Amino acid sequence: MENASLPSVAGLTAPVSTEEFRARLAAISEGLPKRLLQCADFIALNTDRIAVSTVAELSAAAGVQPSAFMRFCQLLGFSGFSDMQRMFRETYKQRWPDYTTRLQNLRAAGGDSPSALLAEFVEAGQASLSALAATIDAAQLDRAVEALATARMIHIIGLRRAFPVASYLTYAFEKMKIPTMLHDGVGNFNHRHALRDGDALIAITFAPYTQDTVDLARYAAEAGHHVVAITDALNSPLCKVSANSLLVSEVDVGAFRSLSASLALALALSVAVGARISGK
Amino acid sequence: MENASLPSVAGLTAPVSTEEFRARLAAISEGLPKRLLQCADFIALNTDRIAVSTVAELSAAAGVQPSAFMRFCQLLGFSGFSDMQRMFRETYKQRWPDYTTRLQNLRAAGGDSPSALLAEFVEAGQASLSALAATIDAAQLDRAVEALATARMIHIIGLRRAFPVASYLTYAFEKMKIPTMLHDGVGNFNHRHALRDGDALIAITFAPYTQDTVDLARYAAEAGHHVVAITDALNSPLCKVSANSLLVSEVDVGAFRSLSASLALALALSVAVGARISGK
DNA sequence: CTGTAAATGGAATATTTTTTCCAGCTACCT
DNA sequence: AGGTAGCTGGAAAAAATATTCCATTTACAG
Repeated sequence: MENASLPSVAGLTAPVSTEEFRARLAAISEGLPKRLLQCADFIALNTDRIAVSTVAELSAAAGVQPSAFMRFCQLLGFSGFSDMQRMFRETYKQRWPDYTTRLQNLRAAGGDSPSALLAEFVEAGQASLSALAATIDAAQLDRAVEALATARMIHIIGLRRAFPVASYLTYAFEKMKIPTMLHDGVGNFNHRHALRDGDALIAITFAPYTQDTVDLARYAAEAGHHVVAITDALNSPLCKVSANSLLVSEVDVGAFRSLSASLALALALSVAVGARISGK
Repeated sequence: MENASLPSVAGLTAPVSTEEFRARLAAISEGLPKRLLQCADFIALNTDRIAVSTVAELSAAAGVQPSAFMRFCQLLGFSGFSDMQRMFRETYKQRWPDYTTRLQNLRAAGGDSPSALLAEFVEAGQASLSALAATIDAAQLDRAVEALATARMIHIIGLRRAFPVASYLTYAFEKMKIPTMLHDGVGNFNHRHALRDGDALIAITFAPYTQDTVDLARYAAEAGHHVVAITDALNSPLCKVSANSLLVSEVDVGAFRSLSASLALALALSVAVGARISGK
């Protein structure tokens, strides 16, 4: 039985996915009374807790009474809190079919069996990606895209551990027919003079930083080229050279570090540049 | 108040982390009566559901009575189901600080803004890693490690989109001082004759498959070398050539595909080989 | 100011969920 | 075969949780 007597502001059907939920939340968030606004703000920042908390916990955390929280749920189109929670529990179960479990099984295979190692690296990769999403500086990213999209040609350097990232960027730009040059060090030629007016450079290096990469970045910056740095910390030498740095730190497993986050960033960067160029 | 009257088989303290939980589960799983064994088996495969389900749901899914499930919880050292659930809810809250939310915020920035794209790729990477963990064939992985660890030298080929994976494998082996040769196609030299008795080959290619990679893999297989294939589907030409294939499929965003899972696999493979060589 | 409608807090009630308890059953030992 | 210890199912009691209701407060228009 829908609560027909309530003048439900936001429509009658309840969201059935987290996307719909967020849309609804955004839609009703304007002009809400104080307590309901508190609920909305709190939930916007803690959506994920709904599945595993009680109204009492959530309302306390949001600083309102349970009854206020209740009204909030109804405003969103649910019949009540339980209804809303049901939706989140369902989507949780679907998203984690049995992945967590499977990971644990792999790991259970033992200390450094290949499967256990794989489980470690998968988890590290997940964590790195999460961290990337949580820490990326959107403004820096926008600037990088803008600069690269307007560059005459894009030069890329990344050696040793950063080389896979550099080569992947090169591949992605090539596929989008964007003029690109990878400074890969083959034959130990020095290609710095290939940097012409209007060109930009993407320089990639992680600790322990590669001297050649830093050198080229410094040279390019001093010659007035825009340098986009992809590196791992604010005290990286690249940050001193370039004003446009994208920071990405990978979670390591023992002495080893994957590149999941760096590659996700690289791909996003290249696709954004491609879209920016062809889009307008 | 702990239930002092019950002869708790597994000790008196409740697990406080999922690791401890799993250890405890494994420890008590032998010689359990029928119903409790059903519980154990079901939970081993569905650990993640505990946080978002009721005893009724779980016990029904496991095919036992709620009371049986209750006894099972106590056997694990918890005072009851709620106690156990509490632990899982806590760890859930800690693991997802606000990452989901943050991702949604990035995406909310709009259609193909750089931030939104990044969010897409982060999610795709996460999904790919999950899928890898869920589908990897542990036996094939073990065989690959064994073969590579006993090889005289490891040859690696991966071109175009697979090149970052190939170069990362090369880097990892180099760091562990394992004799390796990357067939990178520089200068279009043909290095197939560098394959000597006792050598092994890692061949990597994803659809659309690269002819040169398939060719080298076929040549190596016919010459009696062990060929480890890293590819994306059972109908890949590499699977016809090599009996030792590791399948990894990446989730794509539009026309673009990241390499998170492939790199995690590559890294696990190389570290496992390194451990296997130096460990014994 | 005053009246009215909306918003709020808190406690009472309803519902769901967990936990206990015990009678009957099963399997095993002697 | 009989006895016993432990296992099992189900239902009843207890606890936790959600939901409703209404008296009071607040905001605002006239």
